[in-house]
Amino acid sequence: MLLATWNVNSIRAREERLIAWLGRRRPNVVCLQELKCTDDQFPYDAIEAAGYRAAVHGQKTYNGVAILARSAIEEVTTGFGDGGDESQARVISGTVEGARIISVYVVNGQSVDSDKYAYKLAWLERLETFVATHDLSAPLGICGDYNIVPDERDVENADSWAGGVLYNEDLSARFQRLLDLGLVDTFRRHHEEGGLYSWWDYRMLGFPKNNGLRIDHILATPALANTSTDAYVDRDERKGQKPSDHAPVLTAFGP
DNA sequence: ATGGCCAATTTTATTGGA
Repeated sequence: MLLATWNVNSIRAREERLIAWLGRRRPNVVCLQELKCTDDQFPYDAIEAAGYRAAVHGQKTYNGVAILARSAIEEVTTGFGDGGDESQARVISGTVEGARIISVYVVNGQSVDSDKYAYKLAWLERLETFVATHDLSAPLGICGDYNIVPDERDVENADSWAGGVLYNEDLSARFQRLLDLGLVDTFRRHHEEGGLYSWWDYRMLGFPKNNGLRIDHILATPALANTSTDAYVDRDERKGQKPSDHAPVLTAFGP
C-alpha cells in the first residue's frame, strides 16, 4: 500500500496538479491538508474520475483536511470528539484496507508569543490524547502537516528557525512523545540523513536554495510501520507551474 | 545586506501561511 500526505495549499488552486499526480503515482491512500474550501466546493467529480473516493472535512478560507483512497473509506469521523473546540477543520479519520488513517493539519502558531501558539500547544495535547485512544497494536497511520521540525537534521538553516513556532526544544519533545506512544516516523526509518525536506518558502528562492523544513510526516504503528519498504519526498511536485509550497511525502507498505 | 511568494476574501488591501 502506497500512503501519501500532501499539504496542497488550496485544493482548488491545485486541482490540475493533484489529478495529474494521482494519475502518475497512483497512491492507494492520500491524506490532504489545507483544502481551503467548503465541502460543497470540493472537486469530488474530478477526483472520482481519477479513480478515488474522498472523505472531506472542509472549511471556508482556512484549514480543511481530506482522505482520498482507491478503495472504500469506512467509519469516517471528523475532529477529536473530545468535547473541545472543533471550529477548525484539522482532523479527519477513516478506515481503508483494514488500516485506520488519520489526516492531520497541526496549527502553525504564527509567533511564540501569540494566542495562536498557545492554541497550537493545547491542540497538540489533544492530539496526543486522541492518538492514545486508538488501538496502537493495530495498523494505524497518522499523516499530515505537523508544523513541527523533529530535529536538526530536518532544517537547512537551523539558526534562523531555532526558537520559532516550528522548531524549538519543546516541540521536538512533543514530537518525541508521539513516537514514545509507539508511533514510528516512517520517513526517518528509511532515511537517517539530514537535508531532506517537505516544505520550502515561496519567497527568497527557498526551493532553489533548498532552504527547507521537514514538517510533513507519516507516523504509523509498528503493525504498519514494520512493513514499510520505502519512503520519499516527491520533490518534483515542488517544481514547475503553480506548485504548493509543500511536496508530497510517501511511504510504501507491505510485501 | 537585502530583496525576491501565494491564496482567499474582507479585493485595488488584509490576513495567514511557515
